[in-house]
Amino acid sequence: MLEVAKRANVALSTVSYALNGTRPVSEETRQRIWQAMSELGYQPHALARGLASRRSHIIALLFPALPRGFGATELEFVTGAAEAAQNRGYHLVLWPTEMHGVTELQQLIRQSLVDGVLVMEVRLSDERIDLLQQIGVPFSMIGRPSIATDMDFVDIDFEQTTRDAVAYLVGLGHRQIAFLNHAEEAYNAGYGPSVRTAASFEQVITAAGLTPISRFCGDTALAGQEVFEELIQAHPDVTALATMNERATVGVMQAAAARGWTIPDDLSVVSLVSSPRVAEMTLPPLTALTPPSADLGRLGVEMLIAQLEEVDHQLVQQLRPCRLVVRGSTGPAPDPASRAHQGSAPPRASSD
Amino acid sequence: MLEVAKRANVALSTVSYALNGTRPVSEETRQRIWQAMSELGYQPHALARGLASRRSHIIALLFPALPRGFGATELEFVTGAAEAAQNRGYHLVLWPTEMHGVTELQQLIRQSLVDGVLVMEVRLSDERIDLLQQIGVPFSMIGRPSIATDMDFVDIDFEQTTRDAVAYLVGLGHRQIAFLNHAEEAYNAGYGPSVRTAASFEQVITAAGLTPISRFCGDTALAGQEVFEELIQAHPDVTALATMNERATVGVMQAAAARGWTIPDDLSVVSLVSSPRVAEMTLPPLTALTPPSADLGRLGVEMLIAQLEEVDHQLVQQLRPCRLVVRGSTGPAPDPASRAHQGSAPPRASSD
DNA sequence: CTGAAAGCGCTAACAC
DNA sequence: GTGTTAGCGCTTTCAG
Repeated sequence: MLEVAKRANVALSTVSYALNGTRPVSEETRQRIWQAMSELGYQPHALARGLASRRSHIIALLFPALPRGFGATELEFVTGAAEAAQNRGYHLVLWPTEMHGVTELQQLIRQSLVDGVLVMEVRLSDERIDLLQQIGVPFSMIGRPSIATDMDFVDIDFEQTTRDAVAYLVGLGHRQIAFLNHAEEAYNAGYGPSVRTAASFEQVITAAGLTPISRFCGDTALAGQEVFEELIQAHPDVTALATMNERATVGVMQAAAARGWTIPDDLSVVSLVSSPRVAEMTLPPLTALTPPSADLGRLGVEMLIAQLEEVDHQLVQQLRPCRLVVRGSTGPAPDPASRAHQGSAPPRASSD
Repeated sequence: MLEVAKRANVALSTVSYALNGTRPVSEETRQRIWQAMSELGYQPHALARGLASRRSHIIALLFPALPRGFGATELEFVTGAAEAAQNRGYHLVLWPTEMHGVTELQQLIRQSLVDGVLVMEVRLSDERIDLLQQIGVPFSMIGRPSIATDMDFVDIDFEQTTRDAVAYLVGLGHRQIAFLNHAEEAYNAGYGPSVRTAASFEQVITAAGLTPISRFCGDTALAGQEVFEELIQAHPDVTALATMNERATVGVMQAAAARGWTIPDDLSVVSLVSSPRVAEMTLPPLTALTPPSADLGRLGVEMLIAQLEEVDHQLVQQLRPCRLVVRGSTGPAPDPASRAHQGSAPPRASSD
């Protein structure tokens, strides 16, 4: 840095000021400094800068090791966040932590490596959030706890998403619509998407004058098959399914095929909060409500940086809708009575 | 840190030595220091430590924004790497860079934030690798360029994987086996998996006394349909397909169904380098060669850290095999003559 | 607007 | 084994 200063005929401190705009520097001087910098291939030393300024320009992305594992949606949060950080001149570190490993998180924070934390997969009641608040580390969230006053977050608008899905199915003439959730454990653990969607479904369906039918289901094809069979036995007149469980959805499709049912002729399926990547893998491809995942990641980072940099930062709380993408898994409601029964009718070719 | 030293009745430096084991410290002293540290909730300041020691304990994961986008496999590299780094006391930063944005990479490196770099999605000829070598930054790779002498890497053993897939299909009686690659652009860009698998396929099939049939195909279902139709017209006796293109594979399955073919009765499909997550989404689920993705990520990080920490580090070059997981998409070779022709036969229910 | 100098919190000589 | 101290490369007062 001294070299740069010499070459530009200015004081060391002037280079510093020019670099981080802490104090006005004449345009001409700035030019000379810039020039000297690029001639020398100079880049400020990130650690030294961070140590002296007490701002590392590093933020952490906190993601728990999920029992369900990560899907395409979560991946896009990460890439979106990484790109946003990059664009804003920040580095993004990945902190994979146990959901309940709060001491671990505390230790990481105490290292003062990061200026702030972006939390993913937030539970309705989340120890990590409590800790962050208590320590006073700047943070923002993708998702939100049940009480989120005075916290920055972006989240999917599950209510709107559910409403859109149901409205779409009702528009196709469906009246008996069932909801297939994640496993009950996830729900009980306060997994936001699961809880919020379930509640919205109940409410939206009731408001439409229909009867809500819901099932929990493990995140496997096998569980999907079993739950679907049980569901159809209990409610034979169901003609449409809204699912929030992609892996189980595959099982549903298998079970439907095994009964000789064709999707979408005999059963419509709409997948909530599904990325195209997944929705396009099935046969027929799934009509889905696609979350703006990369946007959420990007927004999460931008909220956090705003909080770090803006003097008086306003609270940012955003709910983003999913986009309905109609593919081959939905169609007009069939007459349930005319529908083939298990093994009794030959399957028809998919109309996809 | 001074506080810790006082509380443990030792000198400041002793605490430092105890902390990073640079010099022997008596067991008893170490205990006292540890105690004082936890009583005070002390954690060494990462930036200061890095500045003084010239080792940040931060490594970067370099991943390009892919045209194909990221899949489950790539995601697992990332989580595997993040966990490994965490376990070894390192932080992992994400550097999403343009494939050819070498200056960008250079600037990032000049910041001296990271001790080393882990490169993903390495091309056969890769500017990033050239740069890293030239600058002299420690690095390791998941994947490898065509010339990789004296560079650390882990990669999938594509040759073995192809051999296993072909051997499995031949064992089922298939003799006309086609290979469905990624798009020709990816191949021409030197995308390792695409090039290596294609070469291996040719070689393995020829060695088995069979005739290689290969097709490039865009990464979409539609492209899959089209290429499959063309393929079957040109080679009506093909009974098995080895695919390296999951999205196109879905198109193949659609096209097969549209012709009235059943998988696996009329056509076997084996998906190369596919994660279970994806393979289980289709109907029937795909028999696949599953890469040890998380292991690769982990290994990549461990190789890099070994390089950073070991005094005389030995070159590590590992090829890891994929694991064959048989699912519903493969079966004994049919008699092609008996196979239904387009639209002429009723579909049978999947035997899955 | 500029220049000198005191740290940021730690590591790693060096002398004991 | 322990204690003293000079930096690591930058930011940011402070006096000009």
